[in-house]
Amino acid sequence: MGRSPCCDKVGLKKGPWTPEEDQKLLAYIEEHGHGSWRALPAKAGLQRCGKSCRLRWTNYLRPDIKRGKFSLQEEQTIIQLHALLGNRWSAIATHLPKRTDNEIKNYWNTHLKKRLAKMGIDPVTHKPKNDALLSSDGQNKNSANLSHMAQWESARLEAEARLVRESKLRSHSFQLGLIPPPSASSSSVPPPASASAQFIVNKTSANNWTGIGGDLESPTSTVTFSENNNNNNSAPPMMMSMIEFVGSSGSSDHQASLIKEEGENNNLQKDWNKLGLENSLSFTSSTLHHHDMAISMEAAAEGPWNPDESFRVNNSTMEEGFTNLLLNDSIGDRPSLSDSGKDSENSGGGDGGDSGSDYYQDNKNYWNSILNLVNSSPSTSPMF
DNA sequence: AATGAGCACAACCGCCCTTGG
DNA sequence: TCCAAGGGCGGTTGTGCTCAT
Repeated sequence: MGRSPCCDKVGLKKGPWTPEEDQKLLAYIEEHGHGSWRALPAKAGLQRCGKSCRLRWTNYLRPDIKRGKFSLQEEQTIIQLHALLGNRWSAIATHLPKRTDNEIKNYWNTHLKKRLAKMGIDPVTHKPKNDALLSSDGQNKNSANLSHMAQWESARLEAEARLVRESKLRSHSFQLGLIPPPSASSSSVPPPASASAQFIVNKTSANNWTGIGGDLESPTSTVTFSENNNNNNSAPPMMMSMIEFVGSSGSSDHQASLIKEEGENNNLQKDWNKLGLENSLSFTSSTLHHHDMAISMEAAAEGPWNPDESFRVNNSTMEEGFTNLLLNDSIGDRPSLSDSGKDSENSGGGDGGDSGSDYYQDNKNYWNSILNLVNSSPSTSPMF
């Protein structure tokens, strides 16, 4: 479309940043904030284009960036979120505190993608590569359900990512003294986060939010423990790690009021409106219904989904599924190639007698673990 | 020791979306 | 409503390092 370049490239330096340049950029931003990126290089005395400065800052110099090896938990998160979101690195990054989208993308491309491929799992679809052979009507139906789930979660994550961005902006404005800090009375208002809309926010969690300027990590997707679960009343928190969703599909009023109650965050509602979720309740409802189906795997026996009933996901499935095969592979240095065949078989690629149901089961576990992850993810917002 | 392949990661490029005039 | 600027995002490239030969 012939957009003019973000800056005049003549005379501007490219390539690796020197420590001196880093220092200049850091010092300038610490003192003035970044303001307009385009104007920044001149003000900071850098022979760089504004975009380059922005990238250097966001991907490397920002103080809240964690560098170094990815933990197993982080690997798991990336794999699972990638299965759900695809190459939407920024959305994935919102669930990995202190990691940048660029870092995650690089790590995926250089490590995880290869590992998946090595194990005979298509890194794009996250299914065994011989999956095509397994297709049957039932499985296609299930795939459709999973696709709906993914769409819904994807939309939710988009909203969440946007809110994270907003909170970043707000935080930054505060740090520059542009907006007053939250008052003591309002500090119990949680940061804008989809958790407010999607989950019953644990009041304690909400109140524990330290606010901008305190602990910069803000919980967004807050897990609450089911109090009326008959079987788990006496279970310790870890054992009763059930994620409780709000049955928001019953009415838009329900959702709207929930948003008001939990955070009075009109922006959040706007986001949902923008995403067309509030006004497409049939979509939401049916998708949640599928969601529930996929989790309970009672695909054929469902009645009308009860909007009053929160549905719950058991976290134990986190231990299962393809992802853990991958992770185990990485932990134990198991011979992945030879095992991959086995794993693939066990995961549904095999030609055993009930491979179809195995596949079904593993698929269920896999997606359940993904959904668990997404819904229970701390999703801290890297402020700034 | 030299060298080439493979790997890891920082940085760049170009497209797209948002925003404000 | 249109348009341009700013910024975000995902894909790709460049560069330096490690290791095997």
